[in-house]
Amino acid sequence: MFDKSNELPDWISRGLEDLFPCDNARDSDQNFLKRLEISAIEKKPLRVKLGIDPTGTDIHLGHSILFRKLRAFQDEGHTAVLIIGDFTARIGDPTGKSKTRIQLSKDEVESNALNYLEQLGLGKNPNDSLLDFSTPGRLEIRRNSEWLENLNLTKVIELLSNSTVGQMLAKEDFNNRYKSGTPISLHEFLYPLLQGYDSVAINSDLELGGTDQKFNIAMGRDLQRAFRQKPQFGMLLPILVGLDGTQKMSKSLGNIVGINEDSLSMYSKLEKVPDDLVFSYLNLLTNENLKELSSNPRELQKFMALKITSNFKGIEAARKAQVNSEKLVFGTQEFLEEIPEVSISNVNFPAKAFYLFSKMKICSTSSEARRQILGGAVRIDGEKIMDPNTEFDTPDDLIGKILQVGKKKFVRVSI
RNA sequence: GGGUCGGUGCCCGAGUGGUUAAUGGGGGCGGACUGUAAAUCCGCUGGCUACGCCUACGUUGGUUCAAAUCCAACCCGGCCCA
Repeated sequence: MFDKSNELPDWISRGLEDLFPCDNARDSDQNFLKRLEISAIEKKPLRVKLGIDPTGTDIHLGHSILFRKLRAFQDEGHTAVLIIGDFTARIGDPTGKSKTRIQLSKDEVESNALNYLEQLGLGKNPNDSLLDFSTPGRLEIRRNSEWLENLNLTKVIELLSNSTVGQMLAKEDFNNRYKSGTPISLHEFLYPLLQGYDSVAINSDLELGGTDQKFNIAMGRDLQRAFRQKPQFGMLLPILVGLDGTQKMSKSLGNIVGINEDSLSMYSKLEKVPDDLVFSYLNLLTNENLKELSSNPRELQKFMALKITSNFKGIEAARKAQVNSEKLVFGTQEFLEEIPEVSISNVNFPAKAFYLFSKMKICSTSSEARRQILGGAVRIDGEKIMDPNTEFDTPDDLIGKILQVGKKKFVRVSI
């Protein structure tokens, strides 16, 4: 964790991994506190940049760390400048090579972006959302196509001349890929430069990012200097470890908690996070006092799950989720009101069990349903069925009953 | 552009004419166990109203009774050389 934080206020230092540059000099290019001070004196809020990539559409807890920090700045009166990387998204991130590179159309990017903003709280009361969309002067939303689309080659070459191949190859992920013989497309070298140029375009004072963004943020600083701007500061926040306890939280790794998930699934995922993650989740995703925590690991997990869930869903929903989750764990499913209802109307009768479970969308495929049944995971109203070919002649015997797969998936049959 | 090696299921990686839906590992999912989990043990891991049918080993064609395995062209990548 950041070790020079003793002088920084808590709302800044909490969860901070790095703040750079960090000199004792009383120079507002080198010392962030000094920059803050000047901003206060001149009554000019800082412009705090955060870039988002409108490719994936689900915001998860990992992203939320950055938004929480951004929000903290908003609440202190500064201006959040949210940059939607619509231009870069349209070109397509080539990182996952052998896969067909996804080229997003303008429309797709726009709808992703809108979806993103809604998740962040567009149109919602600031108290119920990640960002404050409504207080005047606290948020600026920009699309980088605004300035990148019309960059001409002259300008591009000028940008390129600010960096060297050596610098690029020194960057950790490029370096790893280079060494391991994984392809690096030339235009990938352009990414850090374009991102850096975003900082110039919006005249950023501070950029937030995950620790993997250090290079790109530093590039912004260099470019700003080249364009005679006051260089921005970089504030790095940790990459959240995912539910598996080892890898970073990311959708492709399937270890995420999405902020759009319902409270029960959010809570139940969180309450079984590996023990040694619990503290960092509390640190990064809540404002709880970390000095007064229970020493019982199970209690701590539940506490953390409750707090985080209530951050997103409200305390009431979180409490309910906790109660329901306990019932799940102990196998008592009397919380009938909570079970989602699924209509049986598109099932043709007579229906065999495996067909029923796939048609009701509890299992993703009929083969999957078959396997689950054979594996002893399937119950109807608490009664285990073992034969995938069990036949139901009419929907009447099923309506109102509870179909269960495994310990977590329940569905109540409706007409 | 030339040489060379290679592209296999979610990932890694065997297989080089025929019980091959394709060994093994990872991951995932289920079951047992437990403080939920982890660890451990066991099972499953292409699709389909299914004891059968369909689709799969970069792409497209070809040779064969038969191909992921042989041939050709093409596409994509690594390395070496220019």
